[in-house]
Amino acid sequence: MSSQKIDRRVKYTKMVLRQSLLELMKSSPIEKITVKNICELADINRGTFYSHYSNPRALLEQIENDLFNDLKATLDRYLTDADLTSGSYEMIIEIIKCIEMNSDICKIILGEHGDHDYLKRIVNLAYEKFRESWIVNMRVRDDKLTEYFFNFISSGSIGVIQLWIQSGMVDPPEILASMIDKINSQGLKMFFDNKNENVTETLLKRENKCYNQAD
Amino acid sequence: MSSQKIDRRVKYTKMVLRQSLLELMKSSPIEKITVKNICELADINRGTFYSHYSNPRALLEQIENDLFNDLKATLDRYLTDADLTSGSYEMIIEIIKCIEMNSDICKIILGEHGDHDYLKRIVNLAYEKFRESWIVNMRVRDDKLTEYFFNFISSGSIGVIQLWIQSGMVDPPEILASMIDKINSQGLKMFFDNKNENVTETLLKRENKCYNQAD
DNA sequence: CCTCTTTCCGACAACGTGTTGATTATTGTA
DNA sequence: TACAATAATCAACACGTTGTCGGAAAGAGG
Repeated sequence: MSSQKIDRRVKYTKMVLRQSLLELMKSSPIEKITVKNICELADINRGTFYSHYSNPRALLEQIENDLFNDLKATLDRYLTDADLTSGSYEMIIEIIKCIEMNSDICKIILGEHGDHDYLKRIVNLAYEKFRESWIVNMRVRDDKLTEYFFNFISSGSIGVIQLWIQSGMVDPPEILASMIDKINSQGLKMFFDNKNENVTETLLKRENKCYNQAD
Repeated sequence: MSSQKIDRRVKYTKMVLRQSLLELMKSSPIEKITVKNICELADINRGTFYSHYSNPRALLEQIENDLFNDLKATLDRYLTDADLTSGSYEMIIEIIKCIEMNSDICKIILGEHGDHDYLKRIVNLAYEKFRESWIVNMRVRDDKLTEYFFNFISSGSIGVIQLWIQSGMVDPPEILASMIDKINSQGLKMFFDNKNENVTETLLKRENKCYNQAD
């Protein structure tokens, strides 16, 4: 209803501004891109830019949020409880396929000059669900060690996905997914069996020591 | 010999400029820090800045390189072949202790507004040695899967160390080291035993497919 | 004490920013 | 088709940062 009444001129302006920013981001980071740069490439008056966005970063955030919502919607369709308790395999595949489908934008946004924390946002979107599910269903402890462990897994996954993107997205997603999934499940076994109590105890002792220290 | 003849004035100027930049980086990223900002805080004439550095980034790189060389020197003292074949535990401890010793600078450089790739440089410095050692001594394959695996491990380690820094460097380094080390060794077993031939084969098949594709 | 070096100071043109008001062009609709 | 509303254009503005001068002042080191 309401979204149909958008003026064609506005639609066009926003479109070329987006395209131009993405084009510029292929060769330089967002910090070095000026409003003037974007407008010259888009052949849009500089004043017109300011009537839509306050600065280049705001424009980028618009693009990122739109893509993020797309990915989120697709993920939500696949993230059932069954998948969560069985393993991360399906989900990793799904995330990677989402990225593959939007490869033109993703190569830029998640690439060399892209936002370093953006992929983190996407992957953590998934891992937060995982974490909750595991803590409830598998009676995993919700302590500092667990936090470190989840951080390791998600950071590792992000790194691998980034490498995959940087090498042109040609390798099959199954390879990444199977590797991440194996480290996931192996890691879980490794960290939350009864042989590791001592590690947590050491952690707690050190913490108490810190609290008790003077100054 | 030659390094002793540095003018006291130069020494002072560089020192206050460094301190000022680091102070400013506590509250804002390097991109938003101007030469004027630094010089006003340092109470140094703006022109004088340009006679030492070309821009704020160049000053930051100086600071980073100096610290990097310190860390590298310390690491080299501990990185013997014995350590490399036995495991990553000692080395992780050593890296973390290095960071702890320079915590004032590291908290800023490796922290929220710091260089995201800098910690990567440090950790990879170590992992490259590891990789070589493993490939030679343990007859690990040097293929794409291995590259992905090493990337997972180093990214994961970086993530954990970052979390440790962000939460104030209070947790004992042993916790991190033991976790990273376990995932390391478990992961190695998992990936390079004879049960995983099929994964590599799949990867190779896909690659050939890509090369053969017409476009 | 004297010379050499560094820093300071004021000035400069160049550039991007964000905003303004007046003008022109395009749109959706009556 | 004609009209009113809306959007884009254009020129101009004050402002702040940049990088670079040449000359004056201050400090270093021998």
